[in-house]
Amino acid sequence: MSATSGADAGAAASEGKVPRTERGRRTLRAILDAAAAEFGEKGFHEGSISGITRRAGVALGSFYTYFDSKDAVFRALVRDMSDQVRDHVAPSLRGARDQIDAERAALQAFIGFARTHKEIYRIIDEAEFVDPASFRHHYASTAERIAARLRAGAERGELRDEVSEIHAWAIMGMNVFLGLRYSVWDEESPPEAIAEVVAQLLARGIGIDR
Amino acid sequence: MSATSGADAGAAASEGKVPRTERGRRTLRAILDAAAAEFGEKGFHEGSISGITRRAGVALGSFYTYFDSKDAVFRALVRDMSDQVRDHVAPSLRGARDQIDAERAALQAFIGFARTHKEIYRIIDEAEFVDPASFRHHYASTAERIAARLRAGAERGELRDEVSEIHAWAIMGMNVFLGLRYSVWDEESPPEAIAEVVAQLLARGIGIDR
Amino acid sequence: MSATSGADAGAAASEGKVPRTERGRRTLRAILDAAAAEFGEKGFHEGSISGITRRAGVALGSFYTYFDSKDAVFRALVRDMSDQVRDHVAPSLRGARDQIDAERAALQAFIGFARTHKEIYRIIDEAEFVDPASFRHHYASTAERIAARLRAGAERGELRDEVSEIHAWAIMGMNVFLGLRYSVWDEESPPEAIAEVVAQLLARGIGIDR
Amino acid sequence: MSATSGADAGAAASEGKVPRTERGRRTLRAILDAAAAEFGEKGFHEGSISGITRRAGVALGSFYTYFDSKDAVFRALVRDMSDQVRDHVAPSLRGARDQIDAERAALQAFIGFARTHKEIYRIIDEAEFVDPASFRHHYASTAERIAARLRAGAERGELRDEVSEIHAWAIMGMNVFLGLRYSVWDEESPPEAIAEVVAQLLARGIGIDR
DNA sequence: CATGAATGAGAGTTCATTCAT
DNA sequence: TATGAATGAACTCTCATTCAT
Repeated sequence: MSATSGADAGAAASEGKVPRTERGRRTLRAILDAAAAEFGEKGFHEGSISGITRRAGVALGSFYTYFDSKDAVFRALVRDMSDQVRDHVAPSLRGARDQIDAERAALQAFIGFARTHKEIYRIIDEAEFVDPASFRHHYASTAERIAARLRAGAERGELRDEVSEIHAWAIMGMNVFLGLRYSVWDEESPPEAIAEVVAQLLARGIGIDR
Repeated sequence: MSATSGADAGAAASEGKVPRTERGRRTLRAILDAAAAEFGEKGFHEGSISGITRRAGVALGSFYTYFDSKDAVFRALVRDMSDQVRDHVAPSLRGARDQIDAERAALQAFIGFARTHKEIYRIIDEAEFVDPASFRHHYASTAERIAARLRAGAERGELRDEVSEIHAWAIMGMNVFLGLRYSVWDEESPPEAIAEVVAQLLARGIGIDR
Repeated sequence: MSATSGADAGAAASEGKVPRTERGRRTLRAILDAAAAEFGEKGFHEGSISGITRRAGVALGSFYTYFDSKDAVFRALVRDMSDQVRDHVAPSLRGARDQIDAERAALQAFIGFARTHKEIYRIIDEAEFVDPASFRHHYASTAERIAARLRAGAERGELRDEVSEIHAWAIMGMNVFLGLRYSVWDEESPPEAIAEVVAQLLARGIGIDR
Repeated sequence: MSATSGADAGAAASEGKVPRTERGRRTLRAILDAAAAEFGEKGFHEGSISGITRRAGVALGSFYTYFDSKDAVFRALVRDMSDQVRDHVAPSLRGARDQIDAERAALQAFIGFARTHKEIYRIIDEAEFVDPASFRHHYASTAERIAARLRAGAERGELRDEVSEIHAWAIMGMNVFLGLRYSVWDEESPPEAIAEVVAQLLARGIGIDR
């Protein structure tokens, strides 16, 4: 997996030192990808710097050329994963017919993303202990994006006026747990079917029939 | 917190060695309570055996009279917390008028529980890494209990026939995240209000109007 | 195995405290036998007091009613084993036709003893580290007994006059290693055959033909 | 003592990780020598890693750069000592006039070796408990070398045809115990005198007069 | 910039011994 | 005399971080 999509490379590196040469950029990239694999597989505490450098094929000491500490690389990773989810879900919202359809598309996109990035659960969850600020930021900003969508939907008359932050957190909770159950635990059901069930629930629950 | 409520004391102790004297039982209890505090505060990896025994007011070595390892006491704790939530929520279901009301009562009870047991999030979440079997069991059995309730509601004609495991996981996800947001992060809103919002959502979403 | 043959019970107990009641004597005996099994199986350092008391079927604390320390029980055991070998070999010397025959009989008896008391090697050998005095005493006194026999044989004109302490140690060395090879490692060859080979060697080597 | 004589350095290092730099090789050497001293003086169980690193003048953690465990360094040491004896005795066999003389030379060389390497007894003996495979290998291979020499002597008509594995073990036993008595316990008698006594015994016992 | 050896604080765990009952 | 819980020193091993080359 390439842990750093263009825009994020800067964010991740900002944790450490910015490489000046092309060779340096390649090494940084290798270390970040290796860190995603290491922490995704073993978790933060069981994962080790030497495990990361071994995967990356560089010397132990080279790690500290790019990151100040084990915490620093983990923080970079958490923000990177968080941004990736956001960026992967965003496009799916564009083509939605209405707000309910947008939520359906968002859940479907998220489940798809989780199926190819199962490590996201371990990494975000462990952030609760290692980097509480990023953990909080991830969920707070995700909920805020959902809430903004709900408000917009209400203004357009597609959703009931009462929609609130509570609904946003409820929807986020559903999405996260359905992703855990139907992406990480097993992939038996198609994402479309799951998203459709939730869309029905929301359509009746907070939608306005026109 | 008393980590060992009646029925669970056996389960917890079964991890370690069963004390033969009253004095031994008091010490085991003290160690379990101290472990809940230590791990709730610092997490599994940052928490230490010596931190536990210091809180419990016993010697370091005494820990090993009751548990074989740091993992063992954590496992005992996870099962204990899991059982506690279940046992705390169960009674609230009894007085419910219908299935929607039952879910409302369950969420309200859960939020109340989480407010006095904030450590439950850290402990259950960290189980994903330390004791995956218990982590899985906790959520699988919780979802199964919800699913059973939904099926019963459908049979009584209170809920739509289409209710499924997906709905159960969606509801569990809502509850967990609303508990995180409105119990652990802050307690500004009354549990009743939150539970009411969700009840409305469910009533329209999967309820049958009579 | 009964580690304490009549006469030795006193010697062993002298390490600890002499029991006053019949019940006490039974407990002491049980602890000594359990210690022989424990140390024979696991060695001194890997063996534990709790292992001994578990085998003996008594409480941990009871051990200290009879012995002051782990070292003390081991010392008692080493002397006990040493005495047992001596006492088991002694009678075999009585019926010997001459001194060469006596050595043959001694080796044969020793190999027989070692086959039923394989733990003797582990216990005596480990005494080198745990109780050097007993270790030294065991071999010094064994060698001295052999040397005395050789001198007597020489005086009776059955052995060459030059027999010395060196011969005694050489014979002891042969016996010990043949016991290791043909009792502990495997028991394929009959003790008589091995003893006969050595007897031949000695007959020619230090015997006087008459 | 230099624990790693040319050919053995590889064998010893194969237990741990092979150093890539000259500095690393020096440190490994220092640790091995320190381990020989520590274990020779205190035995395996009483000896400690920190004792080894203190003697070697390196940090505690550096030990684990070269060996995986306390057991591993001990195993390396046992094989190293075993090889050293073999390599020290071998040259003395070359100049022997006949097979009896070869055994005399071997014993003399061994006693000489033991006087400058008294720790060999403690290390080999303790291997019985810590590294049984190496213990067995040491004595089995030593006995086999002696047996091969005896067979060769018999074929050359210098020894009786009946020489066998039993004789080999008998000779090894003599050598080991004479080394213990006249090298480790005290050095009063010259090695030549002791070896001569045994040579006489063997000459009459298994030699053929020409 | 890269390398890999060196460091040492800190953790979990063991168990002989003591002690209260 | 018997019991078993309590004690705490001591040990092995880990690994993030530093540093010399």
